[in-house]
Amino acid sequence: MPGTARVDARRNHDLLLAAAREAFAEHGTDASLRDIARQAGVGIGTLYRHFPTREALLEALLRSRFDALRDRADELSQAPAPGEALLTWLSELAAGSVTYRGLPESVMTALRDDRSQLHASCAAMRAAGGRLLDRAQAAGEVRGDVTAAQLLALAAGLAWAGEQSADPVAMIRQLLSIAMQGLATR
Amino acid sequence: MPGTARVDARRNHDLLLAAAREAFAEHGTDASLRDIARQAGVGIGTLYRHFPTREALLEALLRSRFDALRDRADELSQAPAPGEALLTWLSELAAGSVTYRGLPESVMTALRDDRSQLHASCAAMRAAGGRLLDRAQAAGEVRGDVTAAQLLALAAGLAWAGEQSADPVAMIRQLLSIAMQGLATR
DNA sequence: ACCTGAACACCGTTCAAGT
DNA sequence: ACCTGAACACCGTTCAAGT
Repeated sequence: MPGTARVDARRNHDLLLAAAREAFAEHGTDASLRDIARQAGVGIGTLYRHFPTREALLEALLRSRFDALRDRADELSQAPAPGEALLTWLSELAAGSVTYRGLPESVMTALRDDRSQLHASCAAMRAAGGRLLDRAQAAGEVRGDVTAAQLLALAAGLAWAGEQSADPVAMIRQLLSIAMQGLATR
Repeated sequence: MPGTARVDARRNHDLLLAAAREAFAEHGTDASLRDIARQAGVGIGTLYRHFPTREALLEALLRSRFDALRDRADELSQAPAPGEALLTWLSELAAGSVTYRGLPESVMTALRDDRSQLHASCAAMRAAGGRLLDRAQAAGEVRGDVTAAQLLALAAGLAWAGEQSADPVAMIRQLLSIAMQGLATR
């Protein structure tokens, strides 16, 4: 809503987003909302007025990235090798999950709850991943008994395991390698 | 410490364990400690006197199960088919993770922090799993580039993904099937 | 229309006072 | 030796009062 509201409201909105980005990066997606309001120099009530839930805050920060991942999946559906395209997409999905600790859990929760402000963009992302999966299955490169929901759960699980590890990037890379071999048709 | 302390202390110890078991089962491993003390009919200070940390409480509830999983791994190292033995063990490991929501995270945290009261039994379990893994790798049935730490992270990640899902048992079964194929030598 | 912060109902954790 | 609960420093969330 740029330009539509009072200038002070718009300013607070932006200050809150900047503070939230920093807090989520430092403390994960369950960072203190009070802290975020404090960092933004704004009353706690103002935070709730702009962002009624934690998910609304996450949505504002992440919607563009999730949308980009959806577009990326659609773009990769044109790629020559469907199996490799799926691997590429999964890698990008898992890589993005490391920005905020707890993000895989937020995504899985949002997918389960269609009232979550994060639901729409996550579901659109899952659907796009599903089309990529369908194509790889149709080409006979990926096991036929895997659903889009399972694919997302798998990616989230590996990303979560990365979070728990000393070297998240290395762990995710290795687990992804195992998962991809597991998804392939024998 | 049965028989060693005052009878009232021993009684409180047992009441606390029973309350904790129920609370963890209902609300996950991050259930309210105050609630547990309340349910046990005991002051919050008494809970802290018997169990100085949440991990101490988990350890008391889970040590025997983790020890059993360690023994099970050693037993399975005698099985004829090393690859299948590993699959069996991983299944049992993952199945046990569903008792308390949050348990995979508690295990991964305990493995990372050697001051955790849960560390010893988890590390012993991981080591036993590692021996099972070594044998499967030596038999040429499992990829050589996988470590025991990665194996545990993988199992925990799949169990976590199960927790996030509508039907945890079905999800874990499917993800485990993918993971096992991914671990196999081509 | 928007902002503020006190208020409420919770936490985890410690520790002085009791038996 | 053990138990208790008030006390402290935090939460998330709501809402009456202000501008």
